[in-house]
Amino acid sequence: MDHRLKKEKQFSYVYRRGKKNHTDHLTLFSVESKFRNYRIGYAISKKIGKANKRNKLKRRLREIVRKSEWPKNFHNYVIVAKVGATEIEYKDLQKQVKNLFDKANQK
RNA sequence: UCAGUCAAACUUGUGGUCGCGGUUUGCUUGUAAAAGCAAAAUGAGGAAAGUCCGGGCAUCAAAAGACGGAGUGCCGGCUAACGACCGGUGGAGGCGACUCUAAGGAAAGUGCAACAGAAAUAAACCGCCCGCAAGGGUAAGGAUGGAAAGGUGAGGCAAGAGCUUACCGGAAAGGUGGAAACAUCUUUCGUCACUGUAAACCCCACUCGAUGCAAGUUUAAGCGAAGACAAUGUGCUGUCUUUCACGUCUUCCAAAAGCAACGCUUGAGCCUAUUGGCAACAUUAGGCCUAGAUAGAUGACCACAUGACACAGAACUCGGCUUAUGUUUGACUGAAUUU
RNA sequence: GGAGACGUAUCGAAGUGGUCGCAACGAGCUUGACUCGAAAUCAAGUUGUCGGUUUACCCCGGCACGUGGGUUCGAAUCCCACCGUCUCCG
Repeated sequence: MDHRLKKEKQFSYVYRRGKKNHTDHLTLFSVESKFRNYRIGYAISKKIGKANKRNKLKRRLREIVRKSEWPKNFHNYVIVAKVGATEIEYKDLQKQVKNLFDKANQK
């Protein structure tokens, strides 16, 4: 099952309709999906860093989501990185992601 | 020991747990295309970057020439090619190791040289000298400037001046060395005036068709419709000509927008040795196959090695350049101290 | 991935070798006039920073046209290398 969000149309739909949640270094957009599946896209702009740093951040986020044990609703998500997200520790990042999903799933 | 110059190498490794990309093999499902599971080996760089040069490759039907435009610019070599590289020459810098150098032509022509200064490529303001004066001689000294008709000393003169002479510089001719750039020597020239700028136009020599893998090909399906110009037409996209080829272009509709494939990785490839060459590089022999993604594959955790900590991520591909950056090693130079 | 363009006061923008950019011109800002008050209009002024001088202002000088080199007597302008911003493509 493919959990990736790929098309630019899908991203802009989530930005437009999604609910926002923030932490210090991340923003999560979430919106209900019509499929019985969840999909996540990662948006990391050029402001964040050079290509290798952006790549690494994306991998870490993907790893965190893969290993996570909290329940995921059938939503479409977009995780947007803020400036400074490449500098923080893996465990710190993990906490922030968990926090975001907890908030999003409560509502 | 301190300060410095040049060159070279490496860019974690091994084992374990979970996870990702393509490849191969096996099994399962499926009419097929393909999908799923398992195993194995394998999976970013020295700069992958900037895109500053040069090739391969692809398309423009094929080919040749002229003009325009762009680039290069001491000499020779190397190369697929280059503005790169190697060796040498001249010049500049450094005590030195060594480094830097867009380094053809200003006597083919044109342009420009503000301000200052008497005068800017042309000479006479102040001055000096002759002369009663008119006028004439002169360019030593003055001031300006980036630049003022070789420089310094001596002689000479009415005062001066290559006017004469010594040295330095310059030009021409010839000899010698060198493959050449050039070096060096000899002789002659004082009629030895002709500044700078070509990273101003330009001249000379050499090179270059244009567009870039988002090139382009296939799946692919329409002898669709309308219009324009039609052999005086169209054709490699700066312009033109010749050969040559052929109908060409625009709009609309249908289909398609890649969550399809090919291009896409075996290549001027890498490693080791040999031979030629001062070297760049080339020859020969043997061995090796080493990423091909498409929202874009390498991450997380643990152990050991003192311990993994800089810059940084392939996107058709190769040769350079430039910029960013960690560690280590070698050779050499200068200074100080000790033996 | 590839191909291009542009960086000059607070902002837009001219200048494309020569008396320091009196930084043109426009907008903005400040002050004054007009008005009961404001807007509009009219007039005047207005780059930054460092140093000197000064209680302070005035005044004087240096550096700045994205940054750093080079060519030239002289560079915002010509050449080279970097930095930043923006646009285009099947």
